[in-house]
Amino acid sequence: MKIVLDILEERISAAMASAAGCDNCAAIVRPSTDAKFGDYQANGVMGLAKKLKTNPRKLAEEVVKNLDLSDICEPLEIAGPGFINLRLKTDFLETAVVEIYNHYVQEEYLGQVPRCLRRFGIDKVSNPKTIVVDFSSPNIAKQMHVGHLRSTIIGDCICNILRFLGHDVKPQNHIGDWGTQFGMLCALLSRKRIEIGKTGEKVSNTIILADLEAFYREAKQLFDTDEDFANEARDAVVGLHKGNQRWTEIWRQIVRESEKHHQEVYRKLRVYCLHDSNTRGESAYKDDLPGVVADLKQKGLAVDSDGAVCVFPEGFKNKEGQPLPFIIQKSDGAYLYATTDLAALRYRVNELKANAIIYVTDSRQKLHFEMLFAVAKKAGWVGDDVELSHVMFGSVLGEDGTPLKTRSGENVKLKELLDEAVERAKSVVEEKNPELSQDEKETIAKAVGIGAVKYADYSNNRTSDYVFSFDKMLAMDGNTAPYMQYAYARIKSIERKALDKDVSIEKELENLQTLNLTEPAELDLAKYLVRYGEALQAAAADYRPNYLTAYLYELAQKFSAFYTNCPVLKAEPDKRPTRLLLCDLTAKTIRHGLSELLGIEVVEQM
RNA sequence: GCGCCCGUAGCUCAGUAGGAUAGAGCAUCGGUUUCCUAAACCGAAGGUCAGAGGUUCGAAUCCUCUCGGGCGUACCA
Repeated sequence: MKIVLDILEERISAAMASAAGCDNCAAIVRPSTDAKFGDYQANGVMGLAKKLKTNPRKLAEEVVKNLDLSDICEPLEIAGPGFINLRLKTDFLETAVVEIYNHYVQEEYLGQVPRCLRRFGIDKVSNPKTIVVDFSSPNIAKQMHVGHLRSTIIGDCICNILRFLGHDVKPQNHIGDWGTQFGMLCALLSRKRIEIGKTGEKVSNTIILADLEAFYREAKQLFDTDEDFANEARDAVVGLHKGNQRWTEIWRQIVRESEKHHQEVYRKLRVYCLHDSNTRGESAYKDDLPGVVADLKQKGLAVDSDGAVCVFPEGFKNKEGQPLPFIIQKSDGAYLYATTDLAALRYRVNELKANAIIYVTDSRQKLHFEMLFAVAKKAGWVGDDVELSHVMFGSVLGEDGTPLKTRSGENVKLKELLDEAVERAKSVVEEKNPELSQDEKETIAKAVGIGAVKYADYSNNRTSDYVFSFDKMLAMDGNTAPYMQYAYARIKSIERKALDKDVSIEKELENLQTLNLTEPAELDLAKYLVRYGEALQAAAADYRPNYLTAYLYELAQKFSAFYTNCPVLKAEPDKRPTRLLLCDLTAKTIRHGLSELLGIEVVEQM
């Protein structure tokens, strides 16, 4: 099934083309700004009239004459300076909603179609692309902290939505697993194993790396105070670069242990698409770096400047107004993230065959990516057919308006943050629903706590900073995870009650061909249910999860209105199937958006 | 200095190619539980879209300037 907005766009655009006698007309169909104008409005006529220098209202009349939407809409109205107002026919809606529902249920019956792949009658894109999404990218030997939250979950959500729409998505976890700091970490680990070995204890990396952060700090401190250690660390760096087996082995162990930690956090966050096969950290490109520099030099793009090797892409200036360098090799010969990013970009275009590469990082790196893209294009490593995007986001702030830190000024550990969210959610559950079993409370607390953190992040415009507040994200009112989860749980409650009352939902909906929509709240909900695809398209087009949360929130609100106004189980026999279906499709849509796309768990009761 | 992002209700924020009378939530005030979960619903009030010009049928949205904030700006990522 095509989404309604697209059908309207297509047909009206065609009518405009024949009325105006030129192609490439855009109807610009949008949801109406006000319900009194109908459900959708076409805004394109006015722009076209301007281009043709004709009267917009007259043109609108011509367009309407050429247009037959009687299968979908009530008679069209021309309003204001030349809007075409569209109102969906109730009988169209009545069959469309059932069709979407049956489509979903069919996939359920056919089995084997995992929930995340159910389509809600939404067509896949006609031109699927291979899209690389670079996100999360934590550092080895450090715990993930709040700074990794946004990249990880926004990236994950973008992957889910793009995949749902039919693209071939290739996540890439570009972990920070290479650099001079790993020399000292290897040296420390080596030393610890020797010490532990002496005492006769069994040497286990898990013990040594139990607290990655402490491990990292200890190495740094030793490096500054212990001459012998500093030398060992330098040896280790050299050894690592040469591929020396001893150091490489130790480094691998550090990487492995760190990955365990990352996976633990990903599991907590319900981020499932990052694993070994798409983790390609900085180390994966280490052998390509000399080639990157050599190639850019050979092309005449890279030049020596103050001892460093730089590319000077056009249009970038430094403080003094001089050309700004993109440094690809330091004066001491070391490479930088610019070099690695170039190597990674080349790999993604050449090996992963990317048509688009999306980098999900904070907005402070904007300049870096602008320069990276400019250099890659100049070098001819990406053609015009490859779309490069920096999907940036703002900072997570504390209540004081500065980037979130602990009282002692350290980064807030992601694991601890999530654990606290679950704890807080637990006490809310305790208070609201004390009669639930301990197990149920745990499950709900996990879903609500983690969901609250993620939902709060998603529901903000990603480009702006936001203030992190447990109280706000765990509030039951407003656009929050608990509100959404509650809406879902209420529907599930109705379905449980139906069983008690011997109402078989399956039977009532089995051969349903159409609905019987009469109440305003029913119509309102039905109209909104058919717009799920629209919301996903909008969210994907700009890589903005908040469009999806906004849709889900409004859906839940419309459901609530329906819920208070329209009894379901007590409804007359001619109304009950309609209402049961509206309930179930709402639940399925919320579950899909929340659980499959945003990675937020739903609960059957709360 | 220059560049980028931003400034929308008391507070936190939406606003999807420039569309009609700018929307939510919180807080405030008022109402709704013999009725499927009140963790809910309904209503009221609240605005010079930072300010000033401009572009046009039409601007929170595009352009110019001013003010205010954040970030970035050569060897960290």
